[in-house]
Amino acid sequence: MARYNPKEIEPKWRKRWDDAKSFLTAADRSKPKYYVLEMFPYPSGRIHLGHVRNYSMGDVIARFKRARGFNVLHPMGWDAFGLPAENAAMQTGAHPGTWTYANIDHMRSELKQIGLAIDWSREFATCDVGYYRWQQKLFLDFWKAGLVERRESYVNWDPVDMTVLANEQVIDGKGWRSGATVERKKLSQWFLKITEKAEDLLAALDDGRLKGWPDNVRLMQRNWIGKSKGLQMKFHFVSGTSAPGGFDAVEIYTTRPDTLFGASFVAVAPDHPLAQAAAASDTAAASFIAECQKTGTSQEAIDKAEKMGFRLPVDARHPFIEGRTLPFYIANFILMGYGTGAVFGCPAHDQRDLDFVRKYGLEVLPVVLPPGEDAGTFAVGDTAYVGPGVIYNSGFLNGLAIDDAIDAAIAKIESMGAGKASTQYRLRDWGVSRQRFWGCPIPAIHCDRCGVVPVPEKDLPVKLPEVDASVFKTPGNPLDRLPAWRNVPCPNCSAAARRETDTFDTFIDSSWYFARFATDPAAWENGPIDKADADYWLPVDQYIGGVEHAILHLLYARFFSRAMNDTGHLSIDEPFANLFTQGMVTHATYKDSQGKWLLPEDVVVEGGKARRADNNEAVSIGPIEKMSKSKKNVVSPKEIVEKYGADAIRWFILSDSPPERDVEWTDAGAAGAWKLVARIWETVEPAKGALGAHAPHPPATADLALRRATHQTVAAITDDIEGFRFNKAIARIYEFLNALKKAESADPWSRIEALSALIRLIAPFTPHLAEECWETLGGAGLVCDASWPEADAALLERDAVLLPVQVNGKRRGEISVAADADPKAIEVAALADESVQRHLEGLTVRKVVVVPGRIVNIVAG
RNA sequence: GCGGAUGUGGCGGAAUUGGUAGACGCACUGGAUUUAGGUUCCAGCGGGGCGACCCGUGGAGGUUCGAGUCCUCUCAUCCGCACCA
Repeated sequence: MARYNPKEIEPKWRKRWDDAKSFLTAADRSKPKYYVLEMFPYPSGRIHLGHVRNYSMGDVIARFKRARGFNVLHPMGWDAFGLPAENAAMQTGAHPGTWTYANIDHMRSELKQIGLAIDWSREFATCDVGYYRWQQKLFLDFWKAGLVERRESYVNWDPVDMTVLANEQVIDGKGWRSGATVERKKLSQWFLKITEKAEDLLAALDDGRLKGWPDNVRLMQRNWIGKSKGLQMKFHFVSGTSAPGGFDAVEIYTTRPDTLFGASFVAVAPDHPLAQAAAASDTAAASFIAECQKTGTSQEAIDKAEKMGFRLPVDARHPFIEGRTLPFYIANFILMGYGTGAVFGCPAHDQRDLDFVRKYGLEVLPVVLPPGEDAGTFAVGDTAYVGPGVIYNSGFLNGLAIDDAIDAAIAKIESMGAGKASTQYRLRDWGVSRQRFWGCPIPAIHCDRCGVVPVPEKDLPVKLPEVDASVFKTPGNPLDRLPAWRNVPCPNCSAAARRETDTFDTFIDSSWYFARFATDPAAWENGPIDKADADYWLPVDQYIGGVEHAILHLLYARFFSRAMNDTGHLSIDEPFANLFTQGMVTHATYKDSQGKWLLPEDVVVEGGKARRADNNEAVSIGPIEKMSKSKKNVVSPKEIVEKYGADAIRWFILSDSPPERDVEWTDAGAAGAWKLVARIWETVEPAKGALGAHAPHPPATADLALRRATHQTVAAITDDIEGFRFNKAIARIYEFLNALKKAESADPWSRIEALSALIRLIAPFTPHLAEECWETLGGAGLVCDASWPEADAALLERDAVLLPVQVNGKRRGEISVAADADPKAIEVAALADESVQRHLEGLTVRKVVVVPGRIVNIVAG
């Protein structure tokens, strides 16, 4: 028998698929459609195993759905704008575009080696002018529809490099290149008004529109949107004290008006107009605010910063308690972007307020009494009490539960005319301006006379200029320094004007690519999306990607769909009907005696010990972590394909862990997958040509046990693939192979039926092997065009079952009964079992629980 | 800080969703075959005990005839946080 050689066989089948145009999307709209999409990759340079896992899963689904008679769309493209290309330009002097397209070419060839059933005719990169020109058009349409706004917002500013930094470029509050302390700086920027869609984005999470999404992702989105009902109200300042800027009151927002009687202070954000007014006349206040600006712009940095406040010489009047006054602060943990940028602090029931108050020595008055606590002795230490309870120390609110007290407090404030109920969202508008070169230019022009003017549609696209790579040596955005590109006449008045030099956040690029894929490439010149095509293909039936995108990318894409619907480009609101979030690929880490990270390929592991491959020096094995360049625990898919073949890598990456969980890559596992490939080949090969002469109906001598195994396997694997349980589907293939081995003496008809099913069952996982087996067995055409095997329901039923029998919950025996035996008969059989009787000696049977088809439990004492 | 997840043999995991814990694979042990093998095949493989049996799903309680699965508390690890993609 010829040894199975993937090096020759795999490229042969990939060429056959290409020649037969097997995976071009069919124009045939009579079949039900199925759109399967994996999150497209960033062209970083090489395919990694995370990609292989992601695209293998999508490919299993795509091939499975094809076999089940669907018209499948399974495209691929490149999320190609972004910071790494500019970093590469700075380091190597190559133009970001040169670097990006070279990476794409390399990665495309690597991806093709995996044998994916992808329609490559629809491939594009987001940095193609042919793509981003239509993104500019979409933006102009959104602008017309009132979904675009310009306003001021903060960026991370490196004062030495004089450049804006991404959060990723801020390390421990310092710029990654200069090492200078990063500051917050206000810039005028472009925003998309995602908050206008907050209510619908939230509602769709629960009204069944996203029932195909995992619960945890829906929950994360719900928390991110963060709808809260509360009270917006004014705290008036004590007359006689002079508030900065002549303010006589400050408007605060709270979700806990039930704790108003426990208020200890009132505070505003450093960017609040009142704080700004104070800074204008008070240098100490100004320097405090400047100090606050040194915190980074990330949420984590702001939350973790030490609570600090600046006392202004003003007091606020308590709304309910005559004569009580509250000190007034500027505080660094109040966010201008949420609510009104001002709060009252109730330290007993809010941890941030408590931390603040402990620092400045203010009063802590509990007003919510936890169940079981005594009003006279309950006190709050270093942990605020945020649980349920009864309101006390609170005048007219005393005795109410929290929810009732919230309603009562709001009603009272409203009747006093001091405020009103108000709903707030944590979600902020989407800032889309980036001060970078390698992104989609924002189609706007700044004119001194006309203000900000949209680029007329006839002048699209606004192309990125051709530049010499040397411009990237200077920090900052090169677009600012290219007068020939930047200086243009105003489209309105023809006066000298300037192009917008900010480019779009790359999240915009990935917010509509799924709709572009749905458009036939023949229509790509006509507009961003062909409506008829989109109406047929969208929504995406199955979207697959990493859970790290659970919030931002998915939320932005959901917003974009709504905006495209508003502007007539799409008919849908929700782009992704079903979502699957896959786990990461991990690997052990290795360090040499000097503490340097080592690549797995440079390490030999034997008997749990590791040594260097070159000089046998001992190597320490570190924890298993997500594959990353910094820890060098990366394995190149290319080398594994060369060693074991694409089918083996696909098989192993899907076999070892549930798809939503992390999977650890091990060479032993890959080698095991390779053995499986060879084993299937050796199982099928002896039956060469047999399928051609296979009779349509089973003979009288057919082996019932083997036929049952075949049909049960078909039913189970079909179910497992539908439910994304690829690891279980693969385990069942192994079980089936074991059953086939045991049934070596079964009649030829039943064996050929089994082999024919086996080949079609493995085809989504190991497509090259399946084709080779299919051809050898004498199957008609390509197996990628063959239909999925059907399970015969009559062969799925069992006639007798083994039932475990428990005495007092412990397994003591086993009985064999007919599958349809009645509970009485089962009870009699169970009590008659010899081992059961031994354990019942000296006991009285009190109760017998019979679960038909499951178990019998005898309760005795 | 806020939000989300995960803990079962030496390892990855399975358990018909409250019903025989450890399917299947990897690793390991013993045996057989082979010119050699990092080949293939057979057997074994949670811990303890000669054995009948006993213990066992991160930890502590609870509900139930019955708990890996449900409830309460707790510990550990991982991921995301709006300018990384």
